[in-house]
Amino acid sequence: MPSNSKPKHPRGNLYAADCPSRAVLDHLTSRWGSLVLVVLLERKHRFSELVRRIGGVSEKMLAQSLRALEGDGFILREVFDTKPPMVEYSLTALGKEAAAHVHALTQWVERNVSTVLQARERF
Amino acid sequence: MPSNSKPKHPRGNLYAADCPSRAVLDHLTSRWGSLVLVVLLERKHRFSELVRRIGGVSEKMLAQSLRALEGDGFILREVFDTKPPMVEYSLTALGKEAAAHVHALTQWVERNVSTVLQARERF
DNA sequence: CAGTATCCTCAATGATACTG
DNA sequence: CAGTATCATTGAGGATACTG
Repeated sequence: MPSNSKPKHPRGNLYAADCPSRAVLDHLTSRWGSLVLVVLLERKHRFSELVRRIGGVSEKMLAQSLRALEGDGFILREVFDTKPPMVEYSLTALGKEAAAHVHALTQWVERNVSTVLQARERF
Repeated sequence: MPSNSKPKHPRGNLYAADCPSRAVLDHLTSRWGSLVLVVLLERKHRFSELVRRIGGVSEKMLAQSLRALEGDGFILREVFDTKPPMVEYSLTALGKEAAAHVHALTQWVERNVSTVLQARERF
């Protein structure tokens, strides 16, 4: 029986303008989203911890990035009914996989930034 | 002699708001830049080939993305004085390293997009 | 072919103030 | 603490026309 049936888990195609994989990649590589993923790869963090660790991020943008990543199933949001209130953000299994790739890229950038700056001077 | 000298190639710090590594990461993960890198990992391409392969990109944004990546030393731009004119874009050694990480991420996204879409429905 | 120049629009981002 | 609401800004991005 040759496979003329459709695959159960169709692969995305980032070259297609209308493929939803575009939005997923955008969330993972967004300005603040990528940094959030890398920080959470280390350990779970509270909202205010994330604000302090990620230099320059506003609460608004952080909350927005967190919700996008939570919606995609990359991040777990746990609310504790204490006072003052506490919310902890951590990576799901899916999020850890994605974050590992993002982390590899961010590490590479941090190691090679001076090489890039030298290239810019010659440009 | 303990190292009280400064490192020759200081490491970037993406958590610092003013670190230039932020801009480098932005170029590599930008909407069109990331797709350009992955396409060029396959082989060198002409400008019009890139336009056709990357669905939805405008000439303006493609040119802008290419210049940013060229400026960072990731892409080599070769102009051939023929008629009609021909310009070929390829990855530098540095660009191949960066693109490999981006490619790993894009591949992961394409393979897992359906899982993400299911997570979104539950959200 | 491989772009650049110009105009235009809107969504992303930031600043500030406020709330449960 | 962990956000939301509102307003203001601006830069990304698209459409169109034009050029070497």
